[in-house]
Amino acid sequence: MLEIGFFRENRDRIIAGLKVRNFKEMDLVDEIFRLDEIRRGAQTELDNILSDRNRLSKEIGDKYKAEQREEAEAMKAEVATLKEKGSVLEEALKTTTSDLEDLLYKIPNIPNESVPAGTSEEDNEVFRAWEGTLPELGESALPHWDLAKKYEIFDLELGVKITGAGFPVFQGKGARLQRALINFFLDEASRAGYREVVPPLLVNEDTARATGQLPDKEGQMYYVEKDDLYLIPTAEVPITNIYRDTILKEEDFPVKLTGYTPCFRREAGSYGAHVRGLNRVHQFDKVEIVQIQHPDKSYDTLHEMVAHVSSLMEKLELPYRILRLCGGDLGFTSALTFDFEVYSAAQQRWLEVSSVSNFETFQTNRLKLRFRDGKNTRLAHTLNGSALALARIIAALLENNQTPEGIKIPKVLQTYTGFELLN
RNA sequence: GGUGAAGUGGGUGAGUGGCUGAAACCACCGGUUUGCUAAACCGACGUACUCUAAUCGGGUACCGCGGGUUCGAAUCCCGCCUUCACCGCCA
Repeated sequence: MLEIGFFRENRDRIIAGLKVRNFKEMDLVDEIFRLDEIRRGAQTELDNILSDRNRLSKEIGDKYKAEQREEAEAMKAEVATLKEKGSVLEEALKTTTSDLEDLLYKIPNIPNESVPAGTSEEDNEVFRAWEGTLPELGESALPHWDLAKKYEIFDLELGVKITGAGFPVFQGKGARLQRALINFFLDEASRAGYREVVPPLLVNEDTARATGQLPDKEGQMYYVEKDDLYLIPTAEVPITNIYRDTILKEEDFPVKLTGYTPCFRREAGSYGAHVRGLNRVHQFDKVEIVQIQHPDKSYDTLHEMVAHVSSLMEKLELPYRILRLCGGDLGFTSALTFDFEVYSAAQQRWLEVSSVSNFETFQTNRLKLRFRDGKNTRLAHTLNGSALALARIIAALLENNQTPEGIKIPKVLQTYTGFELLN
């Protein structure tokens, strides 16, 4: 959620930014200005009434002490009138405030200047292309779902039996590969200075709201009605919320956190050939990196995080490219996002495996995550990125590294897997 | 799940109807003293909204959360949440 103060001072920038996003409901912006004005008027008026009431109450106390009962009684009537007026105003103020907030919730983050305009993923900019040649496997190459059957790596039908579609069961060396990747990613993050956390996998409504999953991504999350809790779609949610309602000191920056969690996504309505195998599943594992940073440094940090994810791809010896998302494809809460795509050689497709974003103050406004800047408090910036998401990385590893003898395991993973060939 | 106790500022903790946005102590910050450190002393020390040209100054709200009583609530009443202790169940 953008700050209302930001609206007051940056009207033109907001309108320009929303155009880059191809945002349709521009009239909401004017409505926000209108309600803001009404709200402030009501606030001032109410404060004045309350001030009068407080003053009178004090005087009534004094009158009683001075044994001037009658005068005190007369003043009580005055207070009663004020109270009546006050409660009407208070009601109006509450309504206006929540209407205003509802509107603010509907406005996405303003894109960074470097974000290209565009309406869909077609318009994303290739920020860094793959410089080598893409692997060509020839006719006999198998997509990862066939390789999975051949080597008993994971089983989707078994997942259907236990749960339903989109819940793969990893087995044997496949399970081991999964664990190897998680450990490798966590170790790399630790080496890069991230503090490891193991967060809860279910979160409450306040938490989901603060990082922006609610209200706009309601349908994306699994919801446990009995306890009013949501299964996390990403570790970003619980990890960033560790710092909800916090005031940091400048020397606390940067806060660097990492965590491994399973992620649960309903992915309602997305079925078809392009979601076969591990391309899109309801439960997958991911190591997330999160940073909380000073506003002046957050874009340097974003590039540092992009470099970290790049190094992971390189160590895994996977062909990848980096996209700068266009306005139309940018997530609701993000100001700038770089997507990482791995080339999956048998499918001959690019698969998204990481998304690295700067949210600027969009999350911290809801999180009330601030830092001390001289006498004032200011909102910090939050950033996060997948480092990395597992299911699709496994898909790419299987496809790209297939040989007649089995799947070659990248060198860097071998100490984690304990084997060099998955067969 | 049951029973009991408790939730006050960064921390400890006082405060049972007005003089309490909140004592005192500790921590933090600024200063005096000092060869340096320490000690001692002095001062400042919550957040949000709002008025204002203003990070000067004023107003309002906040003592777990939400309601209520009252001219007036941290203080009284009701509901909820959380924590702790004991019991039950359990990886």
